[in-house]
Amino acid sequence: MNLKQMSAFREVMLTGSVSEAARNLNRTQPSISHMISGLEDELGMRLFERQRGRLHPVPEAQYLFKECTDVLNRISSVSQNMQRMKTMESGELKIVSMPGPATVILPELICQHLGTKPEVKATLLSRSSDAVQQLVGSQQFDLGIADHDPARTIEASLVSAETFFFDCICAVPAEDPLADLPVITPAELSGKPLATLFTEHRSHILTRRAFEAEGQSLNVRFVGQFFHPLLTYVEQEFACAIIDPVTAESWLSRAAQPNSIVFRPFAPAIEFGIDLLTPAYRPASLLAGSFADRLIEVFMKIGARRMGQGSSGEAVA
Amino acid sequence: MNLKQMSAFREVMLTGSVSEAARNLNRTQPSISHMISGLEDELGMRLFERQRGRLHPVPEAQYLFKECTDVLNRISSVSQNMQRMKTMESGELKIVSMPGPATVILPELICQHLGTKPEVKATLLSRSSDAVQQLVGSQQFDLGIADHDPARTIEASLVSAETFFFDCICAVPAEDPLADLPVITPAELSGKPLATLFTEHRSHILTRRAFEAEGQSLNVRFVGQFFHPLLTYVEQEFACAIIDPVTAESWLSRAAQPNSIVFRPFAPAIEFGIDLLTPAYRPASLLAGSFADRLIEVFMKIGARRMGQGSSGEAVA
DNA sequence: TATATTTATAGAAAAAATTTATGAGGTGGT
DNA sequence: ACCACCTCATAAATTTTTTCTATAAATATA
Repeated sequence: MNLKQMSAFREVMLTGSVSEAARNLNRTQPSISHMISGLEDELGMRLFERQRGRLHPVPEAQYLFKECTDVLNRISSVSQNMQRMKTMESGELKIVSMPGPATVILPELICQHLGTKPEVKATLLSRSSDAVQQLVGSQQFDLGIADHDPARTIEASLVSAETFFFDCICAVPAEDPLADLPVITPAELSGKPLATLFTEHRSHILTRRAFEAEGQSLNVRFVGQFFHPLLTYVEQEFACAIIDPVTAESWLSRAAQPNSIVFRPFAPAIEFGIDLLTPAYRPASLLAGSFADRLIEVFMKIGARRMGQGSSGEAVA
Repeated sequence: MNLKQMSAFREVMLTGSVSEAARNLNRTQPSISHMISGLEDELGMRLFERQRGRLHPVPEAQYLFKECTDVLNRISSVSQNMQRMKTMESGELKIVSMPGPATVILPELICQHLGTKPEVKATLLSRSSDAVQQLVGSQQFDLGIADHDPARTIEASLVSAETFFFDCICAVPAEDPLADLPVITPAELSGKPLATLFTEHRSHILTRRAFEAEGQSLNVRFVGQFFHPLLTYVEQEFACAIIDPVTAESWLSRAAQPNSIVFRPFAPAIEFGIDLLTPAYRPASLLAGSFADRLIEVFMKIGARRMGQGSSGEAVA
């Protein structure tokens, strides 16, 4: 049994005539006739009684007709669905991220990306960077976003990573005199209250190291788990903060009073890396691929330096 | 899309290799390779990423795989069913029934029916009511007899059902004073030992409800799986029983001492339904059709109320 | 009866599937 | 580094399947 036979058979059942079926299917009558007799031979039974030049379906043909109809409909809907997946009008986008980007910037990007595609579903999970790698490695997610930590070894056999390096920038209250400086250094911040991440975080360590290298005093007044909340302390003029530019960008685009904080370059450079993880050996879905492109575009606009790593450099390209 | 492409694709997904798929399908590797690329061209998208000489399915391929698997399975079962339907024609009467009627009444009727046709074979299987529907639906049997259970949904696409409703009757020992009454009610049976089916059975539930409604005490002394054995308790004067009239009829026609039990109407009516199932789309063979007629005749004689249901009312007519 | 219909069949032509032969690329062992 | 042995893709030749043309037989219709 093949689809040609099945659709010929269906058409004959619908029209009650080989000739009519042939016209509807843009074939010649002998072609359809041949299909039907081929099907009959294959099944080893008559599907139609030939009476006075006409075809009359036997009872068993009714059963076959229903099945053929179902199968053919199913296949045509599969084709349609594949087309929609191709144009990304359908499908699923599964992302797992560390908590920072998961709160604002990723939901925002996902909304932009899915804008006019009601059929597309999106999943965004917020997990620790270690868990992100684990989940992407288990092939359950299309894309993972994690803190880059040189201490963490990428399981290259399971995920591909591409790292984007940023230089952290300094957030100061707009009213603060520091806001007038083009670049901010430990000397300017010496003794001033700062808001930073917890002491184990790489950005905290690098900040402390920078202050120590220049012999300046580091006054950590506020400690948080993510960058974003630190900006509230800055906004309220309680502290300055050295944060990553991705968070700064999302704050600028979202805050009620974007003018209340100014962002200035910080020297020496405090490098902050974000890993984009994709499942190894499992090509990105079209949807995930173009989403990664969009995310990378945002990163590059903010001034990221790109650096492939893991099993394959162009995995997220 | 055609079936060759689909089964090639399925095999590649299953084996993860074009070469292996080719071996399994008894084709050469280039043949499968060609099928896959043809499918990709047709859909206008890659189904596999070619990395290091291997194929890695894109996520969209997973969807296609599931659909292909379903469709191919469906088609192969259609072929099988057509083969079965073919052999079911003519010379064989295939019946599957719930255990009750299968023990006495059906064999009896089959004997009557085949009386003068030595070349006709008969199969009678005894299965649970659920299994009966399944087997008739798979087009392997001409006729199914099952308990009617309003909770069970008839797969109208696969079987047609006609239901016959009976009012249960009360079996009492001939020597029992109750035997003189024209109608028996819960009041008369209050506290008297009864033999019934297991507590989950619809007839048991309805009996219990009738007793409760009249505030009479129900004393179930014997429990069985089928109606017929219950009559032994009645015959031995250990209990009364509320049973279906079909079983009563077959007992009357078969028992060594039919006078040892008398059957009386029971009030309030306890309804008991039997489904006659026939394969949909396959009108019964002459043999099966006339057998069903004979069975229906017996049912009507016993006082059945007929009620069509399922996909086509006159399916068993 | 003459004229459309219908379906079936034979043979030629076209299309599709399959095979053989081959090449390019990757893996693993020595 | 080299070799044997994998992988998949491609091209050309071959086989199989499908479709077409032409035609015949049967039936319905005017």
